[in-house]
Amino acid sequence: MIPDQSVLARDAANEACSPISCKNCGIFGLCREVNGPDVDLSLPETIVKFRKLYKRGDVLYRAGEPQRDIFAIRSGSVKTYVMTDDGRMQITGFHISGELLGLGSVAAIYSASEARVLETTMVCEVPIDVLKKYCEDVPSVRQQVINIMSQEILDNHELMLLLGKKNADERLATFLLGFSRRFQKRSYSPTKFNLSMSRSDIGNYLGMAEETVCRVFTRFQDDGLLTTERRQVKILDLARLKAIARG
Amino acid sequence: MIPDQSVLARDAANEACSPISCKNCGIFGLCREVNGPDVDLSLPETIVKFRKLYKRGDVLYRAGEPQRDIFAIRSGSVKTYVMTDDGRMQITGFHISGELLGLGSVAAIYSASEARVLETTMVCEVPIDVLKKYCEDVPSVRQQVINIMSQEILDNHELMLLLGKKNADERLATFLLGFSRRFQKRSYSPTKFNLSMSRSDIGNYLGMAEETVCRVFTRFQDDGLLTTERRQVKILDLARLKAIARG
DNA sequence: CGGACAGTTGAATGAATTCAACAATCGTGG
DNA sequence: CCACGATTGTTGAATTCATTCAACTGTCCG
Repeated sequence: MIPDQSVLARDAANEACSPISCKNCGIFGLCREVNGPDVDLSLPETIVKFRKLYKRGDVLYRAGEPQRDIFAIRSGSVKTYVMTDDGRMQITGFHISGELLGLGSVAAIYSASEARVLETTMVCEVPIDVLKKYCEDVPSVRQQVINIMSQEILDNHELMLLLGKKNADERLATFLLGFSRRFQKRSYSPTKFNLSMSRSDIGNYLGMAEETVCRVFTRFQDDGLLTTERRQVKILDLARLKAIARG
Repeated sequence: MIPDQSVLARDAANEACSPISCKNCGIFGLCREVNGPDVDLSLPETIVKFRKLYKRGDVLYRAGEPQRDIFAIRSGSVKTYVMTDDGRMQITGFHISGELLGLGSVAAIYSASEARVLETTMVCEVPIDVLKKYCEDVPSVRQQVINIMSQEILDNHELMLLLGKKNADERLATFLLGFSRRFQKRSYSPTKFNLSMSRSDIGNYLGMAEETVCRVFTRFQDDGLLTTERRQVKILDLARLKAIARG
């Protein structure tokens, strides 16, 4: 039986994290087993010591302030968002373990977006200066940074398509399938998972009201597509959900 | 008197383009006067020979096909867009002279987005392999690539905020101010300019119907905010337009 | 010159929102 | 460990902003 991701998240948090053994920090090729023998581990050691635990509601970085660090999520989850002048918020992404935060603003002096932790979350903090140095020295890291930014752009485009052209059903279906895929990629169950964000956050992200999210969830449930128990989701008919999401 | 950008666009097209004198290709630091004496111009010379003229409706690159080139726009304008499985399109950006296209998909094997020329447009085509090589050799180029991608992510976030949280008036105001800013940055008039895209394209980009775009334009005109004559726009009250756009 | 396309406006429709009330669950301090 | 206030989730009814459908005008290009 495939364990659901909440169990694994707990395990990951307890796992020892050294430059040599940390699987989640592999993003930058900080680990020998991920990246082969060509990695200079002297720098990563200075990086990994900035490991930190945050709890629900804590802010990783704030809009308008200079961005000092890049964040690799080891366990837990984070939301990032931007705001209008008059305080309306648009969530731009939800980020789970193994993902990287803060590369979007490397060119900007001040961060335009903000990141807030959704549940107890362990992150590796990498000072931007250290990353830049590391980037100059190791070609594979350069490549990874480019790849991660490129991926973010692709994700952004997908969300724009959703916000601009999809109706409520398609939005929620697309949202759920996105998480299904990401969990699967991390060897969690693609059909049974726990969403760490509120209905209100989901609605905000998808550009619809909290109430509409609820209504669509109930309709999907009535149609036998899935079952929900608060934030626990079990997808029953992945194929039909894909048909609804429509690219 | 400040010339409007259509006149300058014609001039730019006629201007001679050599690795030494091309101002528009300065994006990658291809020109000595832009980038100082540390640039190796042997590579740029291989780049600049791929200069090409496209006309209205031509495709620069297509979704699902391998992306071979990066495009620097010398004059004219281009729209980029993504599509749903069933053919709905979301325009993700309009790009004018001096801007760069195609960096978003460098990590992907196949391009997810597509680029189509809005009017007669001159571009410099840089093969991705050449850029990668050039990137490895020249640190400043690396930095530029990162900066451009970072800027694209910031722009994307702004559009998401618009699509997810703004009403029709705010959307069109934001749209017009964006162009105003970009034209100003290129020394064109920030209050009198020609939009190269149709009302339908504007609507698609802003996530609203073509008709709604028209209605808002008329209302803005009735309120004395601006005047329009087809695609020619003259902004009369920039301050009030900013107040409407709301971040 | 004429057909196609782009832009504009009005009227009817509708999908999602807002407002409201209530239920279920969480978490915190006694 | 329980109770109670706060938060989160759900559902119904009324409302609204934008869309859709339709008709028409102006303009561009072959």
